[in-house]
Amino acid sequence: MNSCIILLMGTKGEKNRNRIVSIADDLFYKKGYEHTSFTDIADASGIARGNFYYYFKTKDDILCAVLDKRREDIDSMLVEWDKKYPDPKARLKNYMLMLVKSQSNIENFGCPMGSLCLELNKLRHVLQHDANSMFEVFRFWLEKQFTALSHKKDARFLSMHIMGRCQGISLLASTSSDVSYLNREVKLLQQWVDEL
Amino acid sequence: MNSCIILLMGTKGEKNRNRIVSIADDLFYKKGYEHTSFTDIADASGIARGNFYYYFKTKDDILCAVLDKRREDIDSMLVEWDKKYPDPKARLKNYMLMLVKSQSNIENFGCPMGSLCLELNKLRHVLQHDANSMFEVFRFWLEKQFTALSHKKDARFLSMHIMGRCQGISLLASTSSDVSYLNREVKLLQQWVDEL
DNA sequence: GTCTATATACGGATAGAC
DNA sequence: GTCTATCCGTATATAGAC
Repeated sequence: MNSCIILLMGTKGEKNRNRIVSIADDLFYKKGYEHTSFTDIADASGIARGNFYYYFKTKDDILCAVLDKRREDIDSMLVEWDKKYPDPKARLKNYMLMLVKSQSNIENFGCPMGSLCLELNKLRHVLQHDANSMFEVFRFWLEKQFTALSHKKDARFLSMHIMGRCQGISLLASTSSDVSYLNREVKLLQQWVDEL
Repeated sequence: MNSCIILLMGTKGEKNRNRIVSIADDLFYKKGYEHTSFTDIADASGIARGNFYYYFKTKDDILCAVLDKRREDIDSMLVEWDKKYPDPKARLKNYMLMLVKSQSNIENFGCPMGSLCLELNKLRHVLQHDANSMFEVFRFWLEKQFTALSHKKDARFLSMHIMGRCQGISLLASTSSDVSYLNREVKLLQQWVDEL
């Protein structure tokens, strides 16, 4: 069933369903997918353990819903950005600014996207490619910006380069106690955009 | 007990102990720490499950031994490099070449160091800082090279920058199906070293 | 739709014979 | 040092009353 349809229904059941997905999303990020149990989600949401199976057949189904939600969230965020920043360079800089805005989460748990993908890839999880496709959503959008900046030929590599840089910053920030590192790297990246 | 002493003993027991650590090291990398069970290590090593507790009191003890081993392995690898490459730039380039040499593992499982640290950080594991200290081993060595290249003032940031770049490349390579990306990024990094 | 009780499997860990 | 049998906790998942 499509999530758009679900949102339109607005029944109490779907409100609970959305609540489970939101809480699971957060816990999968902060504790990891495997380490998050139904009990954890139940405790955090106030919904009884056994009740989950009314909404989801398996834990993987919850993950699937979380991944759908994440892709939708990214999509609507990018639409927002397009409205707010008409300039491609400003858009790119805003992409990097995410790191600064969510600095404390990143230092504690890494990047929500990168860390989940890495975990699912190691588990050889059925949904690993679903998770990896979150990166594609960003990549398509980034490619548009680079193309607008007359870098059409290199748009794909430049997009991956930026995403890679941000992933590296996230990971190193989460393993290091150096508080200045992340900000300094983001400044470097923004400068890189200016010089494009 | 110090691992050096253990190696000197050379009894059958210590041979088995080292075997457990090696197999666990590999499995922690490829499956993740939490997802690796005693049964997995038993199957891969041919040593009976219940036998592990003769060598290690807990699973965390195995992890501790794995982390010790990894730090020692890194250490001796860096000593090797210092012997083999007298030029600091050549050393730095060799650091990046690791990505190319272990490309297929990286594409499947990410960086052994980064992915384990990320997992343990999310678990809020007692040994998370032990794991993170693997990065320090590399950082100290990198700082020496940058200092030798007259970048003493920026040695720390440059070292973290390089490690971050490599982490980002590893992560993106593991989530993407783009085969050329990793090699292109490494070339870019090597060029960056040349221009230092 | 919600809740309790429970089935089933597997995880780490222990005891004790050999 | 090695192996088997087993404990105990917790995980996902199910059945069924309400």
